[in-house]
Amino acid sequence: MVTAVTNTEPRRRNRRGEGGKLRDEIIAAALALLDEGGDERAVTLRSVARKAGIAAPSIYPHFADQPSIMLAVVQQEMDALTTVLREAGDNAGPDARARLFAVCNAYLDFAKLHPQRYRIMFGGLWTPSVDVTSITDADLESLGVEAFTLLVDVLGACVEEGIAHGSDDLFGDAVALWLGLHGLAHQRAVVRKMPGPADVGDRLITALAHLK
Amino acid sequence: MVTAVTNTEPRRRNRRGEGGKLRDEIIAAALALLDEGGDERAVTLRSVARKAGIAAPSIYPHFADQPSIMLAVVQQEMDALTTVLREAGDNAGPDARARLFAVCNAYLDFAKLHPQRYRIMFGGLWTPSVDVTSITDADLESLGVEAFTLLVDVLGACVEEGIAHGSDDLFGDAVALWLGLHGLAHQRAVVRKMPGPADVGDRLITALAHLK
DNA sequence: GGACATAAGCTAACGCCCGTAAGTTTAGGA
DNA sequence: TCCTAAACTTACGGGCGTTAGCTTATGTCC
Repeated sequence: MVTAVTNTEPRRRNRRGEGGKLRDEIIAAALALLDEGGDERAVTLRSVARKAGIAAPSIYPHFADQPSIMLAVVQQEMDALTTVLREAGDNAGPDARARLFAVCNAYLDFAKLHPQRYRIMFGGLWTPSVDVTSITDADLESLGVEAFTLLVDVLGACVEEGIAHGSDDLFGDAVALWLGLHGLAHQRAVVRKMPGPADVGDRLITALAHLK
Repeated sequence: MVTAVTNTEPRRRNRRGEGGKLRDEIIAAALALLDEGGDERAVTLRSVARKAGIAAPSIYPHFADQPSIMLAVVQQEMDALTTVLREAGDNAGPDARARLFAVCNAYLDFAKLHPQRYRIMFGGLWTPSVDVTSITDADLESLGVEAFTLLVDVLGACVEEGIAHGSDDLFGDAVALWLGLHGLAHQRAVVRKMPGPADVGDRLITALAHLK
């Protein structure tokens, strides 16, 4: 267990007007703890403060409570995921089928590369209960929409090009596709080793996108 | 928050030779806490003891530590799930397609009915880390196999009857099907309300089982 | 039917980490 | 110089897991 970072140099105080920088450092510290510890329970208010090299109460000017830190981490990583997916789609060229696979595989790769992050993003554990006033329902509902929209788009392109058997409900089809991806991504993020064939991802995509 | 059960009647001690009964009561208490609290973090060694109406140290003769309690709960619920799936299949009659849908929907219903239980069964959070000596890898790997075998069987029956396009890899197909079910089940167990069409479950089953 | 061995469970206590409140220090900039 | 943003120190109360040792009821055997 490597908890003691203990910067010998205590930490340079931010300049006036740059106090907000600490906010990002706190998020980064929480993310680092998550990646190392492999468990969201390792991310406590105090452990984050230790990791960031600050005193625990110094967090309060930036975050109302620990769940708020988690929300910030999740929001940041959702944006990162969106960027990854967008870039994967853009780099895949014009072919709709290739773009679909690129986006879906980028999604799966993200989960494989950052299992702990994926778990807090979609595992639904960091919301302690209904009674956390610092986090609104709107915060939660708006979380994945941008990334999901990307998926809807690439799937829609496949339908339009006649590559995929689209039903009349593109949104529903995209939900089903995402659920399949999520099932695999989540399971990989949870267990040490997934049984099953190596190409199970491609199988899911092919089946759920109704590719011809 | 209703934590105080506080049996006014403190609790009748078990008769000689029936000390093992407490083990089941502890599991039941943990399960109750899980269902009520909606969060596995509510299931601590002490809270379980309170719920069961015993002193905290009285757990130790029955369980090595808190993760062991969780493992027992998960094992019990896996058995319960297996039973549910088996009964659903048996009650569905001889038609292979009907049996497949019955088993799959029973799976989804279980998750919908007991979201918290589903989360600890498949959410992978209750294993604190690699260093829990009281739980072996064999414990973890053997967990879902029986229920999964049921799924393999009903899917295989569909292939044999020519209802489904089976590949040469039945196991792999079953894994893919389960991953889709799991994605939906897990998501339902995590978020308050799932967007998407109501029949998304049937869509997943139809697509992933390659039904004709 | 009373002694007594022992299974079943309890009380007390230790040390740890947690979240958070109150008041204080320090350094950047006008 | 001195204001004040930025961050610190100290401290409180509480929950946790776990250890050590004690109590009490139950079934047995004389």
